[in-house]
Amino acid sequence: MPPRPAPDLDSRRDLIVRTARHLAESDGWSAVTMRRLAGDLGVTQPVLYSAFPGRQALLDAVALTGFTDLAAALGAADPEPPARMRAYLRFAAEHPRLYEAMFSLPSGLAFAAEDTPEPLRRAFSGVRDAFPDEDGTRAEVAWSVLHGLATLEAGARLTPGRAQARLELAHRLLTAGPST
Amino acid sequence: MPPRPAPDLDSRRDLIVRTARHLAESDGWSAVTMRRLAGDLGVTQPVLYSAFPGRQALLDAVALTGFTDLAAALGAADPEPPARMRAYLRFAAEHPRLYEAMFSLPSGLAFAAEDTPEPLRRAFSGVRDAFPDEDGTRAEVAWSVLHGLATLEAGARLTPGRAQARLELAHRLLTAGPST
DNA sequence: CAAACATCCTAGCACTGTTATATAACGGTG
DNA sequence: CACCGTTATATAACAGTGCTAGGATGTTTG
Repeated sequence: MPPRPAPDLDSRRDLIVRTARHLAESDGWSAVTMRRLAGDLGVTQPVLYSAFPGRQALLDAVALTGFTDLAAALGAADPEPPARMRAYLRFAAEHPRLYEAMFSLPSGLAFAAEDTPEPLRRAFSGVRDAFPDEDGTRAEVAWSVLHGLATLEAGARLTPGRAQARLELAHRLLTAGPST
Repeated sequence: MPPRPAPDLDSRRDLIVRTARHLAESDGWSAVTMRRLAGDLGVTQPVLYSAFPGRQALLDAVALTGFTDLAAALGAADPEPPARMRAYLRFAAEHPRLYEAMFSLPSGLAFAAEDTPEPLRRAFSGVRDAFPDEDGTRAEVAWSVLHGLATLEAGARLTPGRAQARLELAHRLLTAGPST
């Protein structure tokens, strides 16, 4: 059996990440084991370790692609607050496991630090641009609302069917007075 | 070796939950294994299964005590919004792992459903009472802000040192106009 | 052609949650 | 007092986890 013609590392990493993401979205993160993942890819576990140092690094890589996609989704939306907010919540609702990897699962991704990866910065910019203010406090609060709504709704902890009303109220509050 | 004089089930469950909570708060949830937990308690693993059907049920029980405590912390605070908000965020900051079990970890706890446990209801009431409105939309948004701030701050994803400013802004926005 | 290299798979380690089995102590009955 | 069943415990095992060393296979280079 000839060993398959090793593709370069980047595209291999990409394939692994995509498969992991797909597997998580369909069966949950607990189903994303190295063995299962390797099986779905048609290889054995050690191959995964030649692409990533361990499972955590793989999850971080998946989360990173999530931030890239989120940044893209926000960037594609109208810069007006309501559109951006809708885009954020839609992204979280459409990719619940991915969003989980980005925010809920233990992660080694630095954030408000110097070595914050570019995608994270861009994703936050997508929120900040819609809620500009002098020092970024408003943007951080806006992000908190969105994140809170996204996670609580994902956990079925808010009244279903009132999502629209919550979004409208949140928008109204955030864009009401110029603060201070 | 005489078997110790089995305490009744409730107090035994309570002891296990307290130990698990303590262990998580000091070493993280990944360190809370059935073996380690049993070791800390001076018993063997199967004993834990006589008190809880499995690890998940144990974590749920821990989370439940968290909601009880959160409800108490909110109830003990001034009913005025800023005090309640401060109490909520302080609770999350002082018990990060517990808060994690309550909201971030996979959980079997029903919420916006019929069989929502009492402590969960009471905890949410602690937020709702500070932000009353006709249908509860405002309370849900308020809760989302608080939860978003709590988790993003716990993950070091917001600028440190601006927590006070964020809280003040969030309060101002939530109590600004009577909405609609 | 032969040596060196890269890649992969097999097999295994230490650990996890969970469960079946066996042992020891207690409480009540003859 | 002797017996027995219940109960609570510990021992040991199972399947599955993340991860890693060693050997076998193919490809490429001297």
